[in-house]
Amino acid sequence: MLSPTDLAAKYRSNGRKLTPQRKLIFQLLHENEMHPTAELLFAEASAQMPGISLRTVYQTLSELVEMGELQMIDIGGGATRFDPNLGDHHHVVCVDCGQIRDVHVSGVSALRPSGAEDFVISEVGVVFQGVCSSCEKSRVKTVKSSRAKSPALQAKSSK
Amino acid sequence: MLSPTDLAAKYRSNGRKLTPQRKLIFQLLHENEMHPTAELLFAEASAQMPGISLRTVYQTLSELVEMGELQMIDIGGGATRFDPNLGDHHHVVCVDCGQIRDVHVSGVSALRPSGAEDFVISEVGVVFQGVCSSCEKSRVKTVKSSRAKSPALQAKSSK
DNA sequence: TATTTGTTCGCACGAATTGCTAATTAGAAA
DNA sequence: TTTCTAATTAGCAATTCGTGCGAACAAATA
Ligand SMILES: [Mn+2]
Ligand SMILES: [Mn+2]
Ligand SMILES: [Zn+2]
Ligand SMILES: [Zn+2]
Repeated sequence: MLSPTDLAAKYRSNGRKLTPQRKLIFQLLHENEMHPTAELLFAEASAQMPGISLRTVYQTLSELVEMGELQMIDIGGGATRFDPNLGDHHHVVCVDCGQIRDVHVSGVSALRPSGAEDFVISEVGVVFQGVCSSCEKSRVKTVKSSRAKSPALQAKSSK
Repeated sequence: MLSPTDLAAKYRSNGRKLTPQRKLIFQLLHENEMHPTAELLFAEASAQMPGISLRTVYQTLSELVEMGELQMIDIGGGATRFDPNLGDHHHVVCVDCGQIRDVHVSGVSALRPSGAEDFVISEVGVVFQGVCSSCEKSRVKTVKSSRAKSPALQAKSSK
């Protein structure tokens, strides 16, 4: 994670300014391991900076992605999730509660796709799908629902 | 791919009816290797069955997913793509034109995620990102655009 | 101080998908 | 074959997740 000084430098080198809003959002991103959505970050930011605009949150996130300081994660049909972890890692998703967790996987760079010989590959992502232990428990009683309804692994768990 | 009879049986066994709309959409899905979107399928279906509703296309696709006859692919921020190929395979995505192609990858089942010990994993997906040969060519001249603008790998290439 | 450049924020707009329901239809039963 | 009815379709409203735009602000520069 960039230090405040380095963050300022990064912004400057991109012809941009490090504003209070940007500083806050960057900080919130790095305090959060949950791969938050823009809305979630907006809620958190609003608590510390009443009046901040959702538009600004979206804007700031896009900029960070553009500057290579943030990763977008598009899994499932819900809102885009953001990941400040730029290191080499992958993800597990709970199909029940939508939680996304970082995982490390060795051997990924050795994977060779046959059928894409004419592509210049730049990145490889691995996504594991499953059920987290927490959801596994509360699944025992739900045996009767034969037609499971997990259409879009919502990120909005408690609401 | 299910035969017409088997498809009818599948629907029946799910307490559902095989309507002309469903039959057509299923057929179109299996004629298309491009991992089409709902809108694309709607356009194709409309050509053969004027008046068919986009709502019905969405509905039918959801049902097929629920019945396990269709896969949803959520890559990038655009529309959901659908994949009738239920076999063991993965995908390459061209970050430029958004095309998605099937690839086979060996060794995937051997991948072990560290950090997800409390998950019961049910599926593993690998996505390769890159540039297809076609896009690679038409990229030569576009050197001046330092700030590339590939925000959401559009599925709508020619329109 | 005056000017230029970059930022925030509210609001309208857009794309993708779902909710609702009246009218229609497939297909089992008679 | 006709009847009957649960299932289905179609269409339009509503939702969700963002983006485009421009006026008001703020910071840097001259
Ligand atoms: Mn991550
Ligand atoms: Mn496929
Ligand atoms: Zn869970
Ligand atoms: Zn391409």
